[in-house]
Amino acid sequence: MRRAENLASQPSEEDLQAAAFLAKSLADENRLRILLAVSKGKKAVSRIVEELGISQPLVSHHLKELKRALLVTVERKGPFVYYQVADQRVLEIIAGLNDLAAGLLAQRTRF
Amino acid sequence: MRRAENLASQPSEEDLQAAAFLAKSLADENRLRILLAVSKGKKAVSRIVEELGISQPLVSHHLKELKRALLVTVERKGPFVYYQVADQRVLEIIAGLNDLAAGLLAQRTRF
DNA sequence: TAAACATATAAATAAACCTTTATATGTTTA
DNA sequence: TAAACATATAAAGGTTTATTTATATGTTTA
Repeated sequence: MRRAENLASQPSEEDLQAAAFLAKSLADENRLRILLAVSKGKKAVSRIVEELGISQPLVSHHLKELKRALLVTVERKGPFVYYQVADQRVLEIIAGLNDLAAGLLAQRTRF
Repeated sequence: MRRAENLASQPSEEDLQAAAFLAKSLADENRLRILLAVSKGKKAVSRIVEELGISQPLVSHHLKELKRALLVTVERKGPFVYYQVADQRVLEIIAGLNDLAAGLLAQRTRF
């Protein structure tokens, strides 16, 4: 019996539109860094800005994109706006991408 | 002890470049369909073209992209060129994207 | 209310990308 | 060798996207 974490339905050859859309959201290094930054709890925009060294308008822009993809949730508290990862599964996917990239490069350079 | 399939190193806040690059390769519905088409063994370009109903130059173009990302391997046999998925892990990632998309939408419409 | 601060939005630019149409390259067969 | 077939490449068009700079909106504090 498979464990719950591994439950992954074989995608039918259609409706890959949503998967492609999500992949597009992950297809930017800055967005990945932002996702990891807000993966362990709420974090204000200014905090992300200083931690990552990305300009404030650019962080806001990418957060808007991540929100559009439903990958982050937003919460306003006074003048601060806190963002956090909406579903932890995205972190496993990012880790998977990272591992796969390393594996592919290892195979590549092995010949 | 974690099972091998779940071995996924926590990505460090840097070097997410490779992961972003891979995500970009998955950020197109046609490429996802092509990947699934060549996931169970070698398949010639013409076969992919007729199975998916995508034009031959477009299939060739996307295959070139997938090859650049090391996601498929190529093998020539006479006039035919066979492609297949280079690493099965990409299928788990696609399945994960699919599941996550479904989950996010379910949460979304639940409120 | 004015100043200071946090965040969002807009405009503009340049680069990247998907797709189509047309053509080239390479391989087999008649 | 010419024709037919399989695949790749090139050029072109239109759209999307990442980033910067400038400014607007919204909230707190003096």
